[in-house]
Amino acid sequence: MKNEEAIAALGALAQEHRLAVFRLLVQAGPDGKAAGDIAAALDLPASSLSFHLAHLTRAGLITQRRESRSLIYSADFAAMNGLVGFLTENCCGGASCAPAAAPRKRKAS
Amino acid sequence: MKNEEAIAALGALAQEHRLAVFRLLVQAGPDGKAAGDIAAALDLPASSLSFHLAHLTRAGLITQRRESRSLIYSADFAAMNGLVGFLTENCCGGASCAPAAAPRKRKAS
DNA sequence: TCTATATTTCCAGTATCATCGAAATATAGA
DNA sequence: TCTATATTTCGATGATACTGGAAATATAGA
Repeated sequence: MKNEEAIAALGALAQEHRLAVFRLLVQAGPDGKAAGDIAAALDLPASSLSFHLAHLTRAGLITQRRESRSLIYSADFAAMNGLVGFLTENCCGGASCAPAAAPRKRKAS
Repeated sequence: MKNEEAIAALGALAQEHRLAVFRLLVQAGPDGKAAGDIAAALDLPASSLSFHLAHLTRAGLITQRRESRSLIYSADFAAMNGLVGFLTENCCGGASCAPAAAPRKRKAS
């Protein structure tokens, strides 16, 4: 992942509604969710949601496919993992310092 | 990690110079780096860097300690891991779908 | 106290972003 | 073709962010 891609992805996620959309899609898995369903789940006006979906798509974090009259969005898991890897890259100069990217561990405080 | 914390962290990282600072500190490890050294490494004016360091600190991503005349900044690795966990939380509804947060694997395309 | 070093705060100018109603577009079925 | 559903584009407004020089603050040593 290149710097600019990472900035685009982080910028896309750094917004209340977009972060909620992305997390919803991450949890929904590869099947994704229709725009209308997302709007209903998050209680967002259609035009606002559309703006945010476009933003996330431009950033490469989600993808779109049409299914009849609905547009289905799903998280791009490769992009997600790429971003995570980018942030933790060469952590502590390569020396294993800490669980660089621990798969959820119930908030190790 | 709460929603607002994640948004603050993502927003802090969604900027060219701040992302560079954070990655530099991640790679520097717990010893951290003095503000002046960071400015030199990234070729940034002191006032701009100070602005970005304050932003990252406010977001909880880095910490500050004084050492004589220098202020040493270091990455907060717990916060970093918390953010990563937050993004990948309940990925695919809990079903193991993909390496949710694979420790760097040389960009599995 | 005086001087040098390290860093931050202040400020103004410019640019970018979020919001959401209304209108436009795309698809489907009768 | 006509109507209904699903979603996007347009547009104006208000808010927030980045930049970097100059001045202020903090620490150290002689």
